Amino acid sequence: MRGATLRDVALLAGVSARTVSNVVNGYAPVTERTRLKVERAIAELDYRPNVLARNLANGRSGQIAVVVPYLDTPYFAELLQAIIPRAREHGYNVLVDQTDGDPEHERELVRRGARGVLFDGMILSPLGLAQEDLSDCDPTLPLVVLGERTSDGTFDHVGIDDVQASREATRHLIDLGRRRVAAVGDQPYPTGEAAQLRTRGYRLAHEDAGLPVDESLIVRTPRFNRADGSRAMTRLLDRPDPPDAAFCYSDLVALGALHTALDRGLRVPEDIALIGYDDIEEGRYSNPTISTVSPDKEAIATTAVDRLLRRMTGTTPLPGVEVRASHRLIPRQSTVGRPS
Amino acid sequence: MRGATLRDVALLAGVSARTVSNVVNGYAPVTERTRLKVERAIAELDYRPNVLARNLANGRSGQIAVVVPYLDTPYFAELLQAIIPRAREHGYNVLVDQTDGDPEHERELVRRGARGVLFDGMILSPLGLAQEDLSDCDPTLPLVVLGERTSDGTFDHVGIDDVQASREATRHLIDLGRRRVAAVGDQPYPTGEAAQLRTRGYRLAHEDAGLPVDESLIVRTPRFNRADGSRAMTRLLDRPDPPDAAFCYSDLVALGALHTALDRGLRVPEDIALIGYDDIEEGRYSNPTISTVSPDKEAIATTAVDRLLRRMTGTTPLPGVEVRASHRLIPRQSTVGRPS
DNA sequence: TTGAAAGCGCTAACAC
DNA sequence: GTGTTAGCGCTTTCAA
Repeated sequence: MRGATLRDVALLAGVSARTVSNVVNGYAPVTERTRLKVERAIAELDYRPNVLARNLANGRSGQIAVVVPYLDTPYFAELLQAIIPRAREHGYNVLVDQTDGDPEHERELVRRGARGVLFDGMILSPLGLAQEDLSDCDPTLPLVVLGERTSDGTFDHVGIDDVQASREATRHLIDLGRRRVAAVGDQPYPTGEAAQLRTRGYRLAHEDAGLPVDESLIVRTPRFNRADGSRAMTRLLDRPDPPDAAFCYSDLVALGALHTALDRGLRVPEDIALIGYDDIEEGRYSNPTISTVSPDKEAIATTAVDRLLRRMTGTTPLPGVEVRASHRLIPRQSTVGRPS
Repeated sequence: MRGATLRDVALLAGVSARTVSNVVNGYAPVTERTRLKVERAIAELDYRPNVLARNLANGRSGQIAVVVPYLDTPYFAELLQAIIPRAREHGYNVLVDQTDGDPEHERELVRRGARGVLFDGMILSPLGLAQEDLSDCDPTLPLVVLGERTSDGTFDHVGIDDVQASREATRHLIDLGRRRVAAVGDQPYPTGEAAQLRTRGYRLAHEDAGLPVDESLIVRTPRFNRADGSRAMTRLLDRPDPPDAAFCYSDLVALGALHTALDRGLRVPEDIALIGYDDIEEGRYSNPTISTVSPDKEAIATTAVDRLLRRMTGTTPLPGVEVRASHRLIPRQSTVGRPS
């Protein structure tokens, strides 16, 4: 038995479909009496509007897609956690897609656009996407990109000031007297824009302090996860002249590095100080706790959803804007040590 | 400019809508020549089928909802990470919903059913849902519930054998010579079914070993997160007779407990051994690493999706089945110590 | 304030 | 193998 339709309700209530629709959507004013009749019929038939039909008639799905590289990366999970309620507040459901860092998958999503898929707009946190890939995306797709990027002005960007944040993080280590500060996470290729911004901040901090940069202390990682951090730290510690501090491009990298450093019998921060990036909860419970750059995730989520809504509802195409959310440095045990 | 429609393509190609539809969906056999004509028209008009319309005509959305309490809980994130590719393989998109542990939200989802929403089936990992809540859910909603539960036979359950797994975890601690083993995470109320199964396993392990259970060592936590684990450990350590081991009902609880234990200057596992549950990646990188019960997440994801598909496509209502995925105990440093 | 009816764009039963 | 056409269930313009 299929569910009751609008028509069934109308018949039972002795009114037209139009009226039922009005009652359901609270649109046009309806007589109190009529409303009651209709509501009774709805209750009796256990009527629930068919969203599929409504979508077709409206030409919109009421869904937004949030696309992240990996769902099990805490930073993205925490971000999603913040985005979903914001979207729901505005009556949107969230379709979560993970690309597994597959550039092709990302590319296809932006190229295909919203037409042909089940969402009205998209918030994308790109990983393997170079700037140029974003340029040839369907311009009719309302799109907000997370993370700082050099924009081409067709869509919005929301992120923090990566260069400045990285500069502060590195400076924090230098201020503590460290002189051999490693940078862990560089990605000197087209899809590694975010990483490159952090490397730039790292360099600037050295300039600020009048210190030379030991290029060999800038190490690459293919991704920003624990295993990468662990491997990078192993390589660094195997050197004859290991670093006395490391600015890691994500908290996961820092946690992987921490794991390996402790495993090697080093003391953190005495022998090597570590600072991460993202402020995921895990870093507040590790031993030692991880110093980090904390982006304002709530602000990022709120802004991203707001911008997207504006793009979806707006009739005229908006110019792309760059929004910078705030961030702050949070020193914890991995740099300043434990209170004694 | 709205996108081209099927009709536009048909007109341009000089065929009927029916034929275009056939070409697009690869249904009925189409002459090579006709296909080419149609494909050319499609390319020229940059035609993309309108999913909304297709959904209405088909009566299905091609989406399944996966509902978890918290997205930023690593266990759920990892599970989702496994579920999404499985769903996609079968042509389904995944709509992720987080309930924030709000029982009302969960209840409404199951009661409302698939009619009136944008998904064809649902995989639910309930938190604040008592057994009875599931009983009065819309029977037309294809539903698979994650986590072990006493089923009422109307839908499928996929989980591991919690009692047995907990028994093994506790036994592991007892085998190591611990005699004051705490259980951290009990929830002795209707919505705490999962927790209660673990407590049962904990008791059984004591019975097996002929040991008495010190009821005061069974401590409750409202949720299974780091903060709860930390608080619980604080309480346990404040006792005059603290435990020498703890079976934690999740890895997060164990990690929170670990944090506090180390903070207090205890040695783990020498002074207190800890074992968790879920085998999240974080536990493989903590210091010390966390022993745990590892559920076969891939199997859970695959089974859940398979069962759901069967329910969605099947015409006759299937009886609910209980599926037990496998699990194994993984001893790590938090119980057996570091290799010296 | 309410009714009648024309779509929204696609699918598929039914003819040819 | 291809065309015709009637829905899918809701929204909404236009009249009344």
